Amino acid sequence: MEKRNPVERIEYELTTFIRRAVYLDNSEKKIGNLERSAYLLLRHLDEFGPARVKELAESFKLDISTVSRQAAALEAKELIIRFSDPADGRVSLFTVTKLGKQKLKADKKMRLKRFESITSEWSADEKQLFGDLLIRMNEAFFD
Amino acid sequence: MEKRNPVERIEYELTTFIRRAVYLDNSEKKIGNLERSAYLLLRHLDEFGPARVKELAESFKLDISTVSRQAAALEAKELIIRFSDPADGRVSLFTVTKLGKQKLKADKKMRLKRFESITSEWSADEKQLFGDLLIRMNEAFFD
DNA sequence: TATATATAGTTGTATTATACAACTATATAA
DNA sequence: TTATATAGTTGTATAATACAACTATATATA
Repeated sequence: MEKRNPVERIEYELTTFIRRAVYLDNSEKKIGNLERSAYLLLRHLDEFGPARVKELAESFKLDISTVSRQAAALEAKELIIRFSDPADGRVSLFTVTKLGKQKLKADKKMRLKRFESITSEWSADEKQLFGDLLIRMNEAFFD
Repeated sequence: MEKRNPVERIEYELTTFIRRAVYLDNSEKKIGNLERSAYLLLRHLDEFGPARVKELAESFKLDISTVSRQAAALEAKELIIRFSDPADGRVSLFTVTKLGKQKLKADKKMRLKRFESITSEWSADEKQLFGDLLIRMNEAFFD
């Protein structure tokens, strides 16, 4: 690995990261109690406010049928609630319930704790720069 | 997003990255021609030399039955070949074929090109540091 | 040496996440 | 008023995966 050029290393490490992160999300060692899909969905609603299925699907790059089922599952667990868009009868809007907020908060806390521990030896500058670069990478990667 | 602390941003961006990278890998816009699993398997054999199913499974954090099928599929496509371990008749070892090396090389090239383009505006230092931090993160994340 | 146990890998089966297609309900355009 | 477009749901197929049962081989033990 030492001989790689920087971009090769980035590619290598990110590919490895994805494989293992997906594993971790499905293993008993996963962070928190929510499925990754549930976590992302709740987080989106919590951050951006009520959203419809289509909007969520676009954000996650999933088919709306998939998100429709994910949302239905969260609704059944009473983590989100559905209400009709007064301006358009076809649209279902979802919002996070009190319970959903609790669960999200708890999971986020655990995830942050893990990331705090991972980066505990990093300098403030390193953390800052890493975050910046991730944002840039995400923007450039998906357009 | 601007209000987040650095670690929160790292958690946020990495979570987002995984979701979208998984999508990209399955979409028609994916990089290269190999499945992600095939790419990783070929890459491992190419880097570390002949390996058995168990070793690959441990490296990828997959069940050996899963890797056994992945390897069988690559064998059928003649990208890898199987040979018996002379020292242990139970063990199948795999190695990359000439064709496999070609395909791997072609895919790696495309992936690197993409990552080159993503990081084209980054300074050499930034690339270097990003790679270093990813390595550190991967090590700390999965032990 | 003969038998019991452990290991490597394969194959059968169930589950889950996903996409696509068919469908329903509603909205908009002609 | 009818045709078309859109939002979402539900049916169905596929693919990736884990776990369990099994086969073949190796190692340990009586």
